[in-house]
Amino acid sequence: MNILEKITNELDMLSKSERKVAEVILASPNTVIHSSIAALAKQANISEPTVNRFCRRLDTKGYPDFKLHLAQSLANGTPYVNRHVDENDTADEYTSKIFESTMASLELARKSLDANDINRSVDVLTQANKISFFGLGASAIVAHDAQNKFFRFNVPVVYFDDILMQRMSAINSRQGDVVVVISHTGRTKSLVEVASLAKENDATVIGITTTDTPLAKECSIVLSVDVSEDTDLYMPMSSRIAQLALIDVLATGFTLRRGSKFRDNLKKVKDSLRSSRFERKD
Amino acid sequence: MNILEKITNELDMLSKSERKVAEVILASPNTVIHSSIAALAKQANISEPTVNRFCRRLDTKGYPDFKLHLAQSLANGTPYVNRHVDENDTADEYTSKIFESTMASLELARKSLDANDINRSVDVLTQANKISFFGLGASAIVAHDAQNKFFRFNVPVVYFDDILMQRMSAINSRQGDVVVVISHTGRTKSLVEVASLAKENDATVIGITTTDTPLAKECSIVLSVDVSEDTDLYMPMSSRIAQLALIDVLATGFTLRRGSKFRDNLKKVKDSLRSSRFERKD
DNA sequence: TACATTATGAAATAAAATTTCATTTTTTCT
DNA sequence: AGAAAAAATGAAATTTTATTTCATAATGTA
Repeated sequence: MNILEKITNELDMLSKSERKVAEVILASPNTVIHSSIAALAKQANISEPTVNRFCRRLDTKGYPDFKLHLAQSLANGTPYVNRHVDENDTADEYTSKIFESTMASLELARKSLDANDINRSVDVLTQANKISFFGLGASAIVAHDAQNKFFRFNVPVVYFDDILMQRMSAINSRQGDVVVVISHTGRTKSLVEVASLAKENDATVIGITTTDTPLAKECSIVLSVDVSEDTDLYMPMSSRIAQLALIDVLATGFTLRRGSKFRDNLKKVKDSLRSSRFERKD
Repeated sequence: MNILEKITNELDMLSKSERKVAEVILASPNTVIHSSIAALAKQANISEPTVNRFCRRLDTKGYPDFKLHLAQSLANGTPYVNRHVDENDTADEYTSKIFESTMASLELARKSLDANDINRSVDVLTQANKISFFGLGASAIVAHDAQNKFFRFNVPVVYFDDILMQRMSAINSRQGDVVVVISHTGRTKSLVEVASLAKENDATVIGITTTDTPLAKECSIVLSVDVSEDTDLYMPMSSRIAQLALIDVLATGFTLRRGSKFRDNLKKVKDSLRSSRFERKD
């Protein structure tokens, strides 16, 4: 439980003066943990009891207890937050911002995922006769990557990033087939149709998408990957990375389910690549 | 610097009474952070000033400051680290492990990147006549994604995940062309050769790879993405995600360099997709 | 043993946090 | 709009907590 997030979340439950306190804290939490209640009150231009009430409202026992929570939140590394790239950022600045935003998104995505749904997905994937991954645009590369991974498991797997091929494949699907449809927005018409077609043909449809979208409604299992996509630069960024991490999770679940003997098989696949590489000297 | 470790280290520099305090703290640090100096003194059967002196000896400003440090040390129990998936992990466990490992890798990768090299890369990319992205296996999807992004910039861009096409393309490259070669290991023979061919033909070769690899040696600019790939399951995981984040960085640098007018153009590309989507109701 | 050094705690002081309560501001209801 | 109720706020008092001071005790040293 990160108290900084909590402050952000409850910002509009707070009174005007309490909000002033919140703002001062959010602006420089690292200063606050070394300030007395009097110093903080002065900084925020409000009285000491207000600070105290603010702390209580956040379910802490008082100001010292609040500082403890704050210190702990800060200790957990820099809390990754979605920081927006600015026109005048140096290379170093925008690099840091993008990496941090990406990490923040992964954290968010992880929270939106439900272990039960993952379990069910792994279930149906391990029992599938055939697995298809569909995506368009940025999600196409996620489908591509999924094929790459599941291919190693020696199961029939295909991926399509072409609307027509997806449609045809969906129409030809049958019971026992698993169709994984990937879309961040969950609103791409043709993909929603493909999901619906596959379902009509009795395939199990797993959706990797945002909660409560038209696509989600068509799926047998929804793996919710909720990230706040930074659309400042009009390019999908964090969404596809969170989706890829989820593919890793599914692939891992798959191998764990199949047992250790199966993992020896994976090693063989990997070893077969060795001759195409330059040897390591160390 | 973890204060619990520090206490352990300095245990024999302490006086008899101070050591009593240390022992109480080490025994149940989680209780101590919620105790007053009086409570702790009583617990250790010594006086309050002794506790205070103990705190100062550990280079803290006093008891409250000491508690702050202690709280932070306790919170730091879960920084993002590469945790290995275990045979008996539940879905929830391996999901968390994979997401956390991914975040840890991103942190590592970010550290290995050099802002200067990124700047130079953005320089040559913005001035390129033609940009090619080459990758194989897991890195192929990174090249694929890069094409997806740079395509929006309305510059000639191609991607190949096929050895022969890569070779042909490299041989036909010329001055002013930029070839981006992506490989985590940096040891894939055919890719190293492609890099070398492109360089011989006066193209600028940017390598997205690990420091000090055969591939790195053939490149005009090396963007080091050092991650400790978890090879337990014999599948590339974090490496490709770190590479994708780097692609985001390059694409962002590109748009920033091109200025605000150019960004309007990106918005148009995005808007053109609208009709293919279901409308949002909210 | 006598002296110096260090360690310790009782009591005094200082600092910090909390509570109480009167005043102000905002909301709700005619 | 205006009165009544409710909520928010801060000044001052109180309480709690931490620190300093200083006298005494313990420990080491010649």
